[in-house]
Amino acid sequence: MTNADLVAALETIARYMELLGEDGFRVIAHTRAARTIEGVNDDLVAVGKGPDAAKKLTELKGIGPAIAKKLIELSTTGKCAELELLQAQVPVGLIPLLQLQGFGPKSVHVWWKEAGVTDIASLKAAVESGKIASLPRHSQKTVDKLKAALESAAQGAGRMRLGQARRLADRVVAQLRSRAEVLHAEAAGSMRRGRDSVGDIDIIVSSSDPAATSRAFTTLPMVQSVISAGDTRASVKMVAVGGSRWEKEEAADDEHADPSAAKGAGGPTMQVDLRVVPQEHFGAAMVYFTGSKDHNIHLRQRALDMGYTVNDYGVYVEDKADDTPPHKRKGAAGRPLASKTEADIYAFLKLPYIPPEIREDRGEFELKETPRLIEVADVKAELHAHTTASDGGMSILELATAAKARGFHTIAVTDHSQSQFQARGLKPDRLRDHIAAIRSAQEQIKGITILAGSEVDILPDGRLDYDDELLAELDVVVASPHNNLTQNSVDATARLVKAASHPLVHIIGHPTGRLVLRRKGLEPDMNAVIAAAKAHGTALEINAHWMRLDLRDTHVRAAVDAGCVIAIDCDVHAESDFDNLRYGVTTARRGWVTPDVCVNTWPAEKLHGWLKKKR
DNA sequence: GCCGTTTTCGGCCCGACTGTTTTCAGTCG
Repeated sequence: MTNADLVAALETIARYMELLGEDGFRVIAHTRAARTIEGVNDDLVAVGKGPDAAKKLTELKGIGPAIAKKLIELSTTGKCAELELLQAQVPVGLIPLLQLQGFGPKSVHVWWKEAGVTDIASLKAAVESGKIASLPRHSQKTVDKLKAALESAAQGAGRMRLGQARRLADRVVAQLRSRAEVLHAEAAGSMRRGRDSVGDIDIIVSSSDPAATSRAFTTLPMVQSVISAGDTRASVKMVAVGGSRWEKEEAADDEHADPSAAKGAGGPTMQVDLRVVPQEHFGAAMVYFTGSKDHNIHLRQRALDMGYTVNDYGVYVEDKADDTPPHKRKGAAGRPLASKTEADIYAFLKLPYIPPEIREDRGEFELKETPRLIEVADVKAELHAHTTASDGGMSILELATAAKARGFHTIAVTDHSQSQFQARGLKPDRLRDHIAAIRSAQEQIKGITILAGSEVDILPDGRLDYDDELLAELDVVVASPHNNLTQNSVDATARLVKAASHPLVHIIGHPTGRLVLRRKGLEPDMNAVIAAAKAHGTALEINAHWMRLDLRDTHVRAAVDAGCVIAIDCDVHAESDFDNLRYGVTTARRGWVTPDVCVNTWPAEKLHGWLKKKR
């Protein structure tokens, strides 16, 4: 039983209640409590078993006495009577039906009660037999929509990783901006916030000819199918662009891969939504479609407390007597008090400008000024890179030249250690030769420092893959877990704490080994790992590859709050991997990282001094 | 089911779009 299990239990309760048609506010309450738990790093199962559990749990936002009781029951017994009662009433096969595009709990409820549908198979049968078409409010058009939704679900259209979504969004935005009538075009949504995976892409545009822009959008070459299309909004499915080493590997081994993708059509499909707004409302729309649900609710509530109301057109005076949407009111009442830029909106509500990445309702409303979060341009060193000596594609000199071209003052060569035989990990004598080769490369290039390092495996019991004598010869040691990534939480914690406490280790690389949407990785007590890292001056890495983004955002935030130092590294294998820095920085920003706590931003002297302290 | 410098009861973010309707329910973001 972990926090994730508590989240799953609350989500399941909420879904069952929806299907039964229970009070929507109870559904929302359970869902919000689940969101809260997702953002917590403390082990709530341990809290639930411990003293004063109810009191401690109800201190969390959105958790009251009733949900606290369920959490305690789950923590202590692993079961929840209410959940079991719900399970007895509702067929479990109905839950996946809630994911069908364009259909929700009310529809599923009708299918279940009126047509005997209990899962995907019986739904398909009911569609084929005409049973669905005979239900009230189910015309042929609705049935066609349902068939399309079933088709799409079968193809596994789901979430997409940040790096894949970003590339697609950049292309869409560039094509829209190239049109004469388009004044502004930006991607918003969870992708702009930098979530590690996204369920769709939102594009906000202001245009002098909305209808033409919307038409152009729905006929872009990447469009696979059009879901809906109007003058002010349109939704399509697009095919992602492929190409990286991870994607090729994925296409080969993913049994759920879309067959059309395997034929070279590109990557997975993704829903892309377009909104066209008048230019004077662009900022309001960006705020509205960027903030998380919780951020937007908080913002709205704050406005209401001040006597205003916020929608996607701007901030307006709240008028309870008039139920016309404020932007449609006549005269001065219909004019927004702030709407043009995002900064205008926040300033009007007496808030500093809040960077997109932290619009999650995790404390940003208490900020007195805009924090100076880390930016890509602050990064001046790469401390995790591979060469042809192990599994990289560049020589030492090629790597150093590429890093220098990026404006870096330092590049660390950190090839794999001996246990990584499949990645041509270096045996001790090969590593000693490699160190000599790095020293000699340094003599051939000026303007950048080449550090001799290693990405040393953290073995399952926490020991390292080289002995201390050899590690001491290296300028920088990145210690990373690569195998036994399914070991239990207690062992994982001991493993990482031991590595972070090692006097010769500078950085813990991709600490959990998770792969976004693919592998959970280790699930250690992260607070214990952070405490060990802090105590021994060891940096925790944010691996910038969009497949990893490990540490993840919530762990970064906990590490920063605890006073830990952070490294952001591209884990370079090919020159293009340097371009992934933006994703690492975005993840850092989500964790409220300022430049001073990130070792990669430090001037050469300070960085080299920090490394030498461990020698 | 949660929550409170206008509330311990009565609210809970809100508008657009779609399809099925003849005034609105459901879904989405």
